[in-house]
Amino acid sequence: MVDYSPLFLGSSERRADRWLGVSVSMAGSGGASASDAMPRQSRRNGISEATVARLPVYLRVLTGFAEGGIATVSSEQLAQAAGVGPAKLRKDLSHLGSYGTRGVGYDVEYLIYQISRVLGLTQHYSVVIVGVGNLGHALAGYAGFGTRGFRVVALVDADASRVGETIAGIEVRHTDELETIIKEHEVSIGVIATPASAAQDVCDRLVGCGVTSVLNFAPVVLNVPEQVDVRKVDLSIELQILAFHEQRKALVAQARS
Amino acid sequence: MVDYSPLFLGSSERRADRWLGVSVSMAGSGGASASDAMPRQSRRNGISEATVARLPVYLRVLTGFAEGGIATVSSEQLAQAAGVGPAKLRKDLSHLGSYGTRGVGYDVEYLIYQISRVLGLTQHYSVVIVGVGNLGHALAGYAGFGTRGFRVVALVDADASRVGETIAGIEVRHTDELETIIKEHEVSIGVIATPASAAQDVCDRLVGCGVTSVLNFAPVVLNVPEQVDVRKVDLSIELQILAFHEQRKALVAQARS
DNA sequence: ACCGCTTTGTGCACGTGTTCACAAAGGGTC
DNA sequence: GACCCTTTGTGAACACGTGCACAAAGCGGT
Repeated sequence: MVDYSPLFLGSSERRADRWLGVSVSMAGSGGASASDAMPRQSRRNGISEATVARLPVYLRVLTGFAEGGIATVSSEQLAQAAGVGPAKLRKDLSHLGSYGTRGVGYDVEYLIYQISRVLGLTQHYSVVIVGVGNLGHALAGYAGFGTRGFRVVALVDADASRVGETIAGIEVRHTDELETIIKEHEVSIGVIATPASAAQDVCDRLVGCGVTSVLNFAPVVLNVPEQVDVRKVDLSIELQILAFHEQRKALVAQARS
Repeated sequence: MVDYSPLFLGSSERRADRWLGVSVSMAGSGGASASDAMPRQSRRNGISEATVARLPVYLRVLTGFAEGGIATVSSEQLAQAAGVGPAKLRKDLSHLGSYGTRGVGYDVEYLIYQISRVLGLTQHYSVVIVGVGNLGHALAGYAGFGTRGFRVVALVDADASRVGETIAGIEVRHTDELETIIKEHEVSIGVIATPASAAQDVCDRLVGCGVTSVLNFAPVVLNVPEQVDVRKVDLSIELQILAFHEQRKALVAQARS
């Protein structure tokens, strides 16, 4: 039910001349792959994982500014709004080129365009969601999918009684059709919202069909080949991390008394 | 599921010896004293954030092993199952004490207990979920809440038409009652599953009532005082990170041809 | 009691990410 | 154009997390 209204720029492609091919290359990402990434950083000018993780935040904040009619921001303002330090922000942005005017700041629309480019949001990605439980339901209705180049082409579930149902305008199809759907729509991103017991199996099938990016909501460590990126979203892990800090704060408070 | 009660599960008597004989190994950080009551250990917790983020994973894997009747694991096995390197795992575990037997490995039950204790899961946490949309619905039904010391004491929504409804055995109450509920149940963790526009406001109210840990699902950067911990789960950020890597892989493939 | 095998715990080196501080660069003004 | 003011971009120091390699420690067999 998260209402997200992120309107994808639509800014013109002017000044595209300043876009030089950024040769991106990085070692494996923070997925839960069995083999931890190691040595090779074949070409330099790779944008670090930490930076990539922050770019979407900057993008969102910038979008808000653009909607508010703000044309220019300084690193100070942008950093403040994004919740990071100004120096870090400038260094992050510097990794994707020298877009910005000294003494002035950054042009909002232009920066939106550049970040979108670097993140690959100027392209289109087909997404399939596997598992139509409460969570799958919520994900299907999530506005974030519809925007910025992501399109949910299918919902898939193993429960035959759910097949045919329509959720958020998308028809539910049976798991057996997974392979067909992926090939048909050239799905590149798979979202796993199944019970833990089914996750690895589903993941294997996705990977077997050529899906190279997986977003995993199931509480398991997925085993995938090297070239596949897995990102996991795990509620109970987040809770446990909060619990740790909660305890730490309680102990400190206790010690003070 | 996991019984992390501070009781001895005595399959072997030697464990009790070690339990009491826990030696202080880390510089300055006295591991817990023999009593599990966690006394005045005002000593700084030398556990790094990165390690804390991995402990829940280890805990989950260990739980699986315990259910499978496995009594002992080596760092090799555990690391494999958790998707990390063996050295990293050993270093992580070493930060919470020297629990493990050279030449043998770690006692599964005992390690479960220790990790649970360090994470603060031996205590009880009351949780309130704000926002009963699709996502709030899914969260309420999420089994991860029910286990390991987390209890959802209330669902809250601004929409009066939803009030009174019962979801996953929990009654939905109106946002106006938020302050009452928090005080009444001593809520320490707040989950924000509202639209982005309401998130900061809800957060302020939570913090105002003394909540010091927030799990935020709304796509906004929350502004909170120093002592409050916020963790955010953001679907569209995850997608955009995947998009980046997807593009990277496409570029590499293209360059190869 | 000794020996050899296995596995932990950790010092050290390395790579990555963050912060600081400042020179270079642009715009505005006269 | 010369001057001043603002803000970027970045080198260099620093902090932190990771991986390697090995000595210390336990166990079982003889």
